[in-house]
Amino acid sequence: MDYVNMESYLKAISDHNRMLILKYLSTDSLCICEFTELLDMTQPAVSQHMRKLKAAELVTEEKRGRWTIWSLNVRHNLYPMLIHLLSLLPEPEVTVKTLVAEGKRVVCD
Amino acid sequence: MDYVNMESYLKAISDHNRMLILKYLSTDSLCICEFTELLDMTQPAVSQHMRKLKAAELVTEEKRGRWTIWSLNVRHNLYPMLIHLLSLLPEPEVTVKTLVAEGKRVVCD
DNA sequence: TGTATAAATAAGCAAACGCTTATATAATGA
DNA sequence: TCATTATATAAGCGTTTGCTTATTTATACA
Repeated sequence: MDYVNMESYLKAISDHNRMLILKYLSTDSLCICEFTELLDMTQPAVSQHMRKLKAAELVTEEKRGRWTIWSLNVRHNLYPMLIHLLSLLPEPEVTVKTLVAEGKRVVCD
Repeated sequence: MDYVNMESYLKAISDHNRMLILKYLSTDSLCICEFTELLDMTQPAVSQHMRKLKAAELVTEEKRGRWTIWSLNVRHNLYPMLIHLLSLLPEPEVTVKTLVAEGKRVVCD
């Protein structure tokens, strides 16, 4: 890995909202509309964060009906380090369980 | 470590010139004027990078006569991870050995 | 069909970034 | 004391970032 690649990778994770997104993705696969609830953020803002994470190959996406399901890219070289970093961060107050309790968890099959 | 701290830390290392600085520091303690040679960068530019690294507690400084000697902060929680990251990066073309060969290595005692 | 929902994209804007040049501060040594 | 050297700081400038609102694209379903 060269300096430019490393810079792109680190820049992609150097944002507290994107770290939150990655923290959520470390336990669940989620879609944009769920993140807007979890992060209390507008849909375009979330969408643009996902685009950055995708560009750095940190996440993968899968179309499912009208939803796009996002997951961590477990194949990335730095995936183990990322998991370690995320483990140092506290659990967010709003959790996926909150979504389920509010009936906002997306179920697509 | 909370999300804000982690963001500051990662932002501090998310720059290819600062990664180069850290790479150099992983094997030698150096002063600003040596970095201007190693990175082919102006003195204020280097000085401002060191200020950012210091603010994130990645480096420590020690005054020695008219020089300020900079070192990696080996006491930082994420120091082992930093060393691992730096180990993934290639050795720079211009090395401290080059400085020595050109008689530009600073010796202060 | 037509309407609702999910997501992407575009344009605009304030703030932060990385650099520049100019200047200030501080220590050295003739 | 005065010139030199090392570093820090200040102001300015073009680019990037993270958001906003508005719009577009695409899928689902009554």
